[in-house]
This record gives sequence, C-alpha cells and structure tokens, in this order.
Amino acid sequence: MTTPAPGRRERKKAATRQAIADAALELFLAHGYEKVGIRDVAEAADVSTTTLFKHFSGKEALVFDREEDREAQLVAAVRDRRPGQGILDALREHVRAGWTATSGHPRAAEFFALIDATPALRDHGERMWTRHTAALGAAIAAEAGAPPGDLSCLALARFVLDIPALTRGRPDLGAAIDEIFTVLEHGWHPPERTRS
Amino acid sequence: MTTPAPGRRERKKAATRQAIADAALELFLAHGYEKVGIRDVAEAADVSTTTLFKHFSGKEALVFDREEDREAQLVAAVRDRRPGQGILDALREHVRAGWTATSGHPRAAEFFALIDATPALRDHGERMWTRHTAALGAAIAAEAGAPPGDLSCLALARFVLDIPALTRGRPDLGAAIDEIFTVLEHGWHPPERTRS
DNA sequence: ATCCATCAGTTGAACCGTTGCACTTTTGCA
DNA sequence: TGCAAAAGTGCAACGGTTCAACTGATGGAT
Repeated sequence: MTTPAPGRRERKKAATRQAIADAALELFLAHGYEKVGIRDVAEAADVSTTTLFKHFSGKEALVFDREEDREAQLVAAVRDRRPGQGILDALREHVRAGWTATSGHPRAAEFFALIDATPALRDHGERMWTRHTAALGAAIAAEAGAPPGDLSCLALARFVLDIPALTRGRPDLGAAIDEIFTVLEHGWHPPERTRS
Repeated sequence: MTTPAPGRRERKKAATRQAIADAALELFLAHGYEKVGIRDVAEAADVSTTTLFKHFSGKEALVFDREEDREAQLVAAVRDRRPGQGILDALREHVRAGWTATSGHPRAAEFFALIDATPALRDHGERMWTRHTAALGAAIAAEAGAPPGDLSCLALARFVLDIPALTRGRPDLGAAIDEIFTVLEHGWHPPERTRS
C-alpha cells in the first residue's frame, strides 16, 4: 500500500525506461541494429519517439544502457585495492576479471555479438571507455599522491582504457592483457631480435 | 593546348573538390560548424549536395580535408629515422615537431580553434588518429624485427597516437610530450611522494 | 480536502545529414 | 566521329533528432 522510498512517480519513470530498453534490445537482437528504426522501438515499447529521447540520449544509448557504473567500478578498483598492492597490479586484476560490469547481462553472448557485428556500436563503445579517462586518472593520482590532473597518471588511465580496443579478437586474452601491462610497468622495448 | 600529366578531367575534379573545401572552411569559420548546413556549403560552392557527397564522405571530412598523408608521415618517421636512433626517440622527435602535417595550413590558428570549439569535430579528430594504429604498429614491428601484428608494438602505436588527446590544452606542450614518453620508455611509476 | 506547480508523456511537424534514382553533360579514347 | 565512362544535377526520400504546444497524473503545501 505505502509507497517505498522511491515515490510512485519515479517508479513509473523507471518502468517506462526499462520497457524501452527491453523492447530495443529484443528488436536489435532479432533484426540487427541498423535494420531497426527509432520509431520501431518506440512503438514496440508503446511510447512516442520524443519520450524515448527523454530517457535515452540517442540510439546507441539504448544498447549501452547498463554501462553507467563502469566508471565507479574502475575508480573503486584503484581506491579499494588490497593493502600493499600496487596501483598497476590492482588495475591488471580488475581488467583480467573482465571489468566486472555487463557480465551478468541477461543475454551476454548475443549482446556482445551484436556490438561486435555493428561498427557504429563498436565505435561508440570505444568512445564510452575513453570518456572515463579523467575519472580514472584522478583516482590514480589521488592514490599515488600526485597532484590531481597529473599528466602521467592521466596517461596511464588512458592507456589502460585502451586495452579493450587493443586486445579485441585476440585468442588468449589474459596473455594479451599481461603483455600490455608489462609495457606499462617497464616501458616499451623492442623485442629481442632472434637472428636466423 | 596539350593536357599536362594529369588529364583535364582530373584537374576539373580536383578544382571542384577544392572549391567545396574552401567554401566549407570559409562558412564554418564565419558562422560556426553546427550553424552551417551541408546545403549551404553546396550552394556556396555552386554544386549540388549529391556532388558534394561524391567528393567528401561526410560533413566532418570537409574539415579534415588535408589530413590524408598523416599516416604515411608517421610510418616514414619510424622507418626513415636517423641511423642508430631508437624507435621511441624517432617518434618523440616526430611528435615534438608537431606531427608535421596541417602545419602550414592557410589559417592554422582559426582552424584549430574551430576544431577545439566543436565537440563533434574533436571526436572525429580523435577517431582519425586512432585509425592509424594498425599502420603505425606494423611499421614499428617491422623496424623492431617483431612479427607483424605484435601486440606490444600495436600498443605502443596506440599510446603514441593518444598523445594529442592527452596533451590538449597543456601550457607546455614539449614538457607534456616528454613526460608521456618517459612513461613509454621506462614504464609508469607513482611519482615520489613529497611529504609536507 | 483542495489547489497548484511540476514533470512524464503526447502529438505532429520540422530539421539536417545522407542516400538513391533517373537523368544530362562533359570528357577521353578507339 | 561515335560512344562509354565519369562528373554532375535535381529531387525525393529515409532515419535520427529536436522543437513547440499541449495533456494529464502526481505530490507537496495550505
């Protein structure tokens, strides 16, 4: 009977949002991202296109819905690392654990296949990653005792966030991640030339 | 009377292309990128929008016109470096020299201001950079004697290409570039904590 | 209990980048 | 000279996105 902490209004709003996201995912998976128009999604969710855009900033946002707390998790991975553990180690652990988010997605397999098969979505995904550079860089700087905005910390953040793009499609993901972290830890060196 | 090496056809084609690019730049600088429509540009250049799109792949391409040989220059910077010079040093030199292209742009100052002021253009610019990752990575691998597609070489390429995004707006660009290359050379280390 | 400001949602049209289609003109070459 | 390819045209459409004016439910204040 009584309304819980979130008022009735916000519950309804959340429900519409969810309905839209669900309809979108279903249609995209069924017919492909490009074949489905905004108007189709809106109609399937039984809302107007304007309402859809009040909930989502664009077509791509319909797909990258649950990606919101990636940033918080990244920051937490650095800040709440085990005592004595280095920042780089903590990051590597987090990366190797699969970045922790969107695993547990309802239909994870099809979902990633969809993104992988759609250039527009791959692009957008990459941009979403690098958008966390500032936050992660700040967290690293804070933990390393560097002034906020320290360039090398910012660079490290960016480099770490490049990892998904760099390792996409590699057979052994763990090894690939390790290889990149080796560069980040000790710098880049030309692999020793094995003479014939 | 006789047609020189490039035939009359291609000269005319190049001329229209140039007319379009010029008209676009003028309008963009005068009124701002977003305020100017494709149809405006086409009309100013006295061509149809269809023709415009036969010459340029999209609105942003009107701005990033002369950016074509960036990739070749990057590869050359690595491949044709002074004998005995390390790959990283060659890259740093090239970066510090301003990446060599689009310097010499007619109205370089306003041009960069325009890009800087327009999020859509900043985004597109970044994507153009990272699109050279594969080529630069391959060049590095070739020079380092690594197998093509070597991950650490690819990562280095990507990291170097991140530099413009990372250093944007820094007061001392040279110092910023050096700081990043220090990370690339020796790895990232937390700056020594200066206790109060 | 009532009034009112707020905000989700609607409707319909427009805007803008982009593409397709059918067509004319120019150019290069055999 | 004739002809096929290429450059360009005009127009209409498509799809994502936004705008403006409106409706109606909600919830806090009186």
